[in-house]
Amino acid sequence: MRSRAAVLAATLDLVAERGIAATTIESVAERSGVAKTTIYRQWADQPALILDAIATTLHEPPDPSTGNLRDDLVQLLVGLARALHDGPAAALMPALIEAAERDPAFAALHRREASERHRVVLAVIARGVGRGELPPETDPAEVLDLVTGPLFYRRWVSA
Amino acid sequence: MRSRAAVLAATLDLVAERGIAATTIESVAERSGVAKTTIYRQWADQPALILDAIATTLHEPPDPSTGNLRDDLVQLLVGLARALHDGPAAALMPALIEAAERDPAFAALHRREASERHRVVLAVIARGVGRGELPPETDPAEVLDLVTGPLFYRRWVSA
DNA sequence: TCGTTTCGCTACACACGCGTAGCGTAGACT
DNA sequence: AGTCTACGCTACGCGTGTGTAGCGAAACGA
Repeated sequence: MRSRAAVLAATLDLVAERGIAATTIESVAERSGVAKTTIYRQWADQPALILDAIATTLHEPPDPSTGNLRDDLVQLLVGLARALHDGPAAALMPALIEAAERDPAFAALHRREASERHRVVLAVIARGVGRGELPPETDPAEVLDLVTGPLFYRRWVSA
Repeated sequence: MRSRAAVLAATLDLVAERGIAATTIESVAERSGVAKTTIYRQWADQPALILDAIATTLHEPPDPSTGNLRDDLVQLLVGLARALHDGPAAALMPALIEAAERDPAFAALHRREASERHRVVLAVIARGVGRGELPPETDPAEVLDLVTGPLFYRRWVSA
């Protein structure tokens, strides 16, 4: 298990650099300096390794809790905008979305990771509704799409 | 050149089904019923074929021109929402975005296709500004991100 | 210290896709 | 009729990745 961290790090590197399909176990072995046979001892195949690597990387954002909906959202969205350009998510996200479109295992991971990231945002919005900063009939999930969608769109479509 | 249409159709099929990387020239030959050598006679390599196939498929949406900004936008966005679920763009878009992240040729195609699709939307918004339906200092590109972003986000991230 | 686990390395058979060469044939054009 | 172009087909050599077996060495834990 000493090799685990090195392998996962190399895997993320390569996925970000070349995409999921081109991240072969052989290339991970070379990049990580870990023998190919050692990798096969810990992971069944390429998808298993990549799923593991991605799952170990994406984290939930911290809850701002400024006491004010607008400030909470600004803080969350600025953090998100930064992550979309610098963080590991920057290169991982489109690869994960693309894989999720075709492989059920990646789809499940994608949903799980997304709902984790959404938890904080939804809580922030719900608090805002509770404080009367938004109408009581507001659906937090709709607000979430409205505020985060444009950031994604600008990052990956309109430039 | 009689084979061209069959090859391009099979290519789009396979890209939508398995992704860009897995769409080999050999699989296109099998799916299309066109000999592998014939494909190599018309396209230099796999990227060239896929770029050609994608470029031949994505079209500009029609300009609604209802005379009213809100109705124009609703019509455009309903059309977009439909295209994101049924049309060929549904499976093509994430593959194209992912490829654009790494391959400059795909990035150029992505930008070109996006700006074509945006042209109509930007015109609609600019007309709205001209009619005083939006403040004169409005940036149409910002409005575009705000209205289309959530659709993309809902399609590929939240549910 | 001694045993157990983890790892590295070589070697291998296998499958797949690439890209090309060479030859033959059907259809279109004149 | 003859010519020319587009196409099909077989057969390659080559590279690369898969996944496994077998053996030895190094690091770890009690």
